[in-house]
Amino acid sequence: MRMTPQRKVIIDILKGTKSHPDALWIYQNATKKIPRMGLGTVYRTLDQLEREGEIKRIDFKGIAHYDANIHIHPHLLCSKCGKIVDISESYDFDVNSLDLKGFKVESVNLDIVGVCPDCQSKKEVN
Amino acid sequence: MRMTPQRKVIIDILKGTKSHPDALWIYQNATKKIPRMGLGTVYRTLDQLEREGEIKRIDFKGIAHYDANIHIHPHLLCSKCGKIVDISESYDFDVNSLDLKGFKVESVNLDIVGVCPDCQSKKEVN
DNA sequence: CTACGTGCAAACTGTTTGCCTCTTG
DNA sequence: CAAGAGGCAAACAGTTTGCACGTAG
Repeated sequence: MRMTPQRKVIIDILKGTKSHPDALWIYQNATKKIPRMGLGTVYRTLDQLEREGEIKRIDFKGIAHYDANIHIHPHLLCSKCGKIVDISESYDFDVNSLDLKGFKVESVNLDIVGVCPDCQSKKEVN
Repeated sequence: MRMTPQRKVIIDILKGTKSHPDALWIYQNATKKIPRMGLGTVYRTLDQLEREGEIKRIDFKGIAHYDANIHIHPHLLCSKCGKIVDISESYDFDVNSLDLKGFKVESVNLDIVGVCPDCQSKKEVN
């Protein structure tokens, strides 16, 4: 696939953030650089990047989030606000010690779901 | 919440399968027992059960799947067909050895994404 | 000229919601 | 008769897609 300005902007945005943005957020930021860019382009590009293994997709609460950091690391997911935070330490877990039932492994995700500090303080809200 | 027939059927279906069904599949099976049951009821009930901690929700490829087995175990997810398979062995991973950044942990998911044997054989399809 | 990426808007799919009815205590 | 659970259909949100256009090789 060609490296178009749109594609470059999307990659730059993803590499430049530690939040794990969804398509809408990426779109809103991308249009600051390329105002006429379409949301469909964002989805198409993210899809391609994921299939090429350039980025990782994280499904949470029905929304797809994307992470340019494909090196294995756990995520903290807030069940209240949907926020996703990295745990930078990698973990060594030998997947091959498990019975993989013939699956050809592509990636391993360790997701820790809980309530983030922010949502813990604003109790009873939400 | 009251134990209504609808709720019972949904719980029974979930406890009686090892597939990790989505709402539609549950709905289709539930209506075999209660023909006039509505899809909204399925969603509402699954939502409540999840919030009560009775079942676990697995988001994959934009679809919510549910698992009545809430005891910690890894999942194999097929990136081609979306199938979810249990790995029955539990894993002991001490989450507290990680920097949890103030999150109050609710659950830990180890998801192994890959290609299942079925999809490996029918290559180039999909 | 050809191939392909894009903008745009319409279509789709999974999920949620409002409202009224029915049931239960 | 009050409170809550369900049926139904409309509404929603996120995502995908078809098509016409533009641009690079």
